[in-house]
Amino acid sequence: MHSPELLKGTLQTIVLKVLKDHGKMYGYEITQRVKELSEGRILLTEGALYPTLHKLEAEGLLKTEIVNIGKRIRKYYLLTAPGKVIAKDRVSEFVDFINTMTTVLQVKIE
Amino acid sequence: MHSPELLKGTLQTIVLKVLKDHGKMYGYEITQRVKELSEGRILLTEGALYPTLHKLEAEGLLKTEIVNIGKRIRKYYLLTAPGKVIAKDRVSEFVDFINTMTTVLQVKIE
DNA sequence: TCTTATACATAATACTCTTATGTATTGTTG
DNA sequence: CAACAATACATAAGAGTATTATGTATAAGA
Repeated sequence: MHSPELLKGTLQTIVLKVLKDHGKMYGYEITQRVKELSEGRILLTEGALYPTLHKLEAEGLLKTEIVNIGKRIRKYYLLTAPGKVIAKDRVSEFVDFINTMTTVLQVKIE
Repeated sequence: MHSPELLKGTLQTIVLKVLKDHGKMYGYEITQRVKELSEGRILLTEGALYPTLHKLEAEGLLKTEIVNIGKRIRKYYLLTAPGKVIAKDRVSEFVDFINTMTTVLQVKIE
């Protein structure tokens, strides 16, 4: 796991992009997918994830579908049309940021 | 300028690396150098920079040399021996973070 | 049966940065 | 030469984002 400070500001981007690539997902599933994709390096905490999902939903970037699995509730999140646009923008913005940072830090990626 | 949230957690890394590459520098000079290197995309604010410099100094990663330029004070910052080690570590950590993020976000840099 | 994993959620706290403010000197331009 | 911009330091209030702690509850495995 990296210094968790670096993750700040990237959580929304991660959530939006993972939903874009994997479609309908629920909170816990997102934490597991990100853990898997990052080979255990990014562990999303629930205290950060759920408020972020609620915020993105309130902004109209995500919508939800509630499903009952036995007696347990499962809340699926999907990108809305504006959400898809923003997802793309956020990823572009992140790539730009990385390009700027690699110049400033004089490092080469890959 | 990017979304400033992305910058969070990277300020110490930027300061340490710029000092490593350019040697003795004073606060205002650091803001200008970073602005130049990033082609105006990263604008360090004084409210963030000075507390960071003071903190790094308190941690023993930086030391200072005060010079009088006419009637104006100029405070130069330099890396200490531990500071050089940490500078390297922070940059490595950042590169690792980028590699992880590019995998999670499925993007290619450059 | 006990522990772990699944699955949601909120609250207190910590950390980092922005914005606003303050002080003062030096250089530039109309 | 007066006014403004740039240089140069610094702190404080506030905002934003995440961590840690806590709470509730079901399902699966040893």
